[in-house]
Amino acid sequence: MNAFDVLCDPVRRRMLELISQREHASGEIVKVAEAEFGISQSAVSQHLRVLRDAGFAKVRRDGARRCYEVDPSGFDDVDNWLKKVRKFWETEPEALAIELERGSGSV
Amino acid sequence: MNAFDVLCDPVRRRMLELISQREHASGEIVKVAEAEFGISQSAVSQHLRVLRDAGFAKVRRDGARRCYEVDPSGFDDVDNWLKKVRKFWETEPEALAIELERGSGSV
DNA sequence: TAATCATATAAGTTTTGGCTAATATACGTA
DNA sequence: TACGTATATTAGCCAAAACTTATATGATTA
Repeated sequence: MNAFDVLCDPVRRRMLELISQREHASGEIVKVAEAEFGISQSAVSQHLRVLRDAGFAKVRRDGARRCYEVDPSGFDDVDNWLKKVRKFWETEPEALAIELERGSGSV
Repeated sequence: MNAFDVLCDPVRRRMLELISQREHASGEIVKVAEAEFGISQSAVSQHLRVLRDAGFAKVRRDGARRCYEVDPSGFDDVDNWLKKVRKFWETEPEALAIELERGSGSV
């Protein structure tokens, strides 16, 4: 699943909000997701796996618990894409010409 | 459909890449999408509608043609959300404390 | 006006992703 | 070791969204 697909889901975005503030144990996230979205522990665990696999979250074992924190690297693809499409409308014409000259243009 | 859902789809992202460079007529986009994704004119038109409805694209009539260009406002929600989650891990602790003090924190 | 081109819309089908329920795994404790 | 707690995985179901085919709308041209 690519970076954009990951961010599509409102539950996953909420989870990222949580773990971006501080480390959260899986169980803590389950409580929030259950309260706010009415979904099960299983659903949360599956979402956490998606976040891990796509490089948006790192896990640390703490006994029986798993503590999640944000892994910024997951955002790289999103950042790069946004930067790419923005280059063409948010850059001064001359600067854009130079960018393209240097071969960093996407077309 | 919210901003993240819009960017989920690879066809729509490709379309945004195209119209971010310069205005494109619907027909031009159809040709690219057909070549790169093997989808029909109808599918493209439906994607264009999504982009319009979500504020990612503006249309201009040119006779029988419709010319599309990027509408940056569609990106606002994405930008704001990214900024929000980033605040917590990319800000100096003191600066973050001040931010929260000012009531701009998300929790 | 008829025919054609460019694009949009509608209806119906297929695919994908997210969910639940059930089960497995791993740790902690009596 | 046995049991309870915390989390992950599997299988199968369902809904949303993306697609195709067919059709409608509007502009251009003969």
